[in-house]
Amino acid sequence: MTGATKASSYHHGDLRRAILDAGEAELTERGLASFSLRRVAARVGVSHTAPSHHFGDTAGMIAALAERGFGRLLACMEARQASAADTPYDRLMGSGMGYLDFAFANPALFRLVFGLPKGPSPHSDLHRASEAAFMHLAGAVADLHGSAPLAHPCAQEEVLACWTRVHGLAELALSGYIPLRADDPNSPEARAERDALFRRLFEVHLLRR
Amino acid sequence: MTGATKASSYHHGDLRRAILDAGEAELTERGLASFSLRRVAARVGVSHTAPSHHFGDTAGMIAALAERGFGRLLACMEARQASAADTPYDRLMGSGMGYLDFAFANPALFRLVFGLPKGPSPHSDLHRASEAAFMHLAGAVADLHGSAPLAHPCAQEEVLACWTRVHGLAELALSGYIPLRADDPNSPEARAERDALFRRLFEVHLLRR
DNA sequence: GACAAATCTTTCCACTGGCAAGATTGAGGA
DNA sequence: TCCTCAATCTTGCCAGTGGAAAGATTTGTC
Repeated sequence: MTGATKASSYHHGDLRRAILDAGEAELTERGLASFSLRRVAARVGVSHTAPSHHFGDTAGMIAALAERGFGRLLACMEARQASAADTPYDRLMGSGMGYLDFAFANPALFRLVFGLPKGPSPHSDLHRASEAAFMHLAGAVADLHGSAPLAHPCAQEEVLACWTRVHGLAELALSGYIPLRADDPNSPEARAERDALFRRLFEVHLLRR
Repeated sequence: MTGATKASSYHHGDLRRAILDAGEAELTERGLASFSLRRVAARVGVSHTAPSHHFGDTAGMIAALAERGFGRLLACMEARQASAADTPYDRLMGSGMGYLDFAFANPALFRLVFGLPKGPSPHSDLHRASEAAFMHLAGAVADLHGSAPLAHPCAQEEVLACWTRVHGLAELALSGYIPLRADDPNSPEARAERDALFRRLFEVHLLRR
């Protein structure tokens, strides 16, 4: 329980956050396919229509979870970048490895985040959250060139190249199409294994003949 | 109606195929999130429990759709490869562009196909269908080296590099995170646009500094 | 202290997937 | 030809799900 706890049944105090926590936990335990608003509500101990006041409908709650997910993704990238060797390239690799950390830490949330359409409205919270993650990558690429994010020519496409590579690896690995030996995907061994694979795949350069 | 049509309500004749067709159509029209077995059955004109005899439960039907999807994916890659310029590299690019064709032709089916875990059972139809698609890519990469598929050293990882790149591009583009101008994703303009982007992104090589 | 707004509950409804039991049809054998 | 049996499909039922509507409770504001 957080600070603003209430003993009474009405006016939970921080229901929005509690529901999102519960939703994330349900997502981890049961997956997106069998996601149920009622179970989330029951988990928190409120009626099954309580979430609707905060999120509108199910789609609204999913969007809120996605926004949170983007925040977690960004945090994972920043954390891993911070502990990387102090060269621009290693920091970029660090961001990519943080991306993978996020994907493997909560696969269902990862899929939910990128399963949602970005949407046309550029002012939504989801839009801003995704933009923040993109700008993190753009910054890492810009450091390679020693310029400001997206200032260098071709920078935009280089960012997209990085993003698509790490994203494709994450997706295919989560589905089981990438051979990884380690059992527990959150173990240090598993992390080291996929980090190394990411580094190698990232650099593969097939030449025209 | 196919050849084995029956007028009587019982013993449809080719119900399995009809249900899969209807399922695919429903997927295209309403998406995976609001996929309903009952609507699929109603679309074919049978009772809502008729599919269960052919697919077991919903998961079984989803798996059957995924298997079909892998077949379509392979067909798209082969079609595009066949019409590519006659060099190994262009044929490889052609396969990638066929991959994108499939993703944009039926996004929901694409997501369904790769949303399912590959699973441990190596004898399932789904497993074999995915393996066929993988081997197509492996063949295209092997042609670059002039060797048999996966015979060349590092070939496996080169195949994975190709796969993750095209897959990441497809996923992110479907979610709207890749800027593409064309409106109709199946128009020739849209295809040309993403083909060119794919070629460029595929070749990006960020150097260590 | 009264009133309005925000928050949560109760009740109801349409829809969904799966189970069990029954109806219909086609195939193979006497 | 008729009978039996397995395969195929239907009907009826049930628990679970999301959302709408209306009501109950609490908080904030004047």
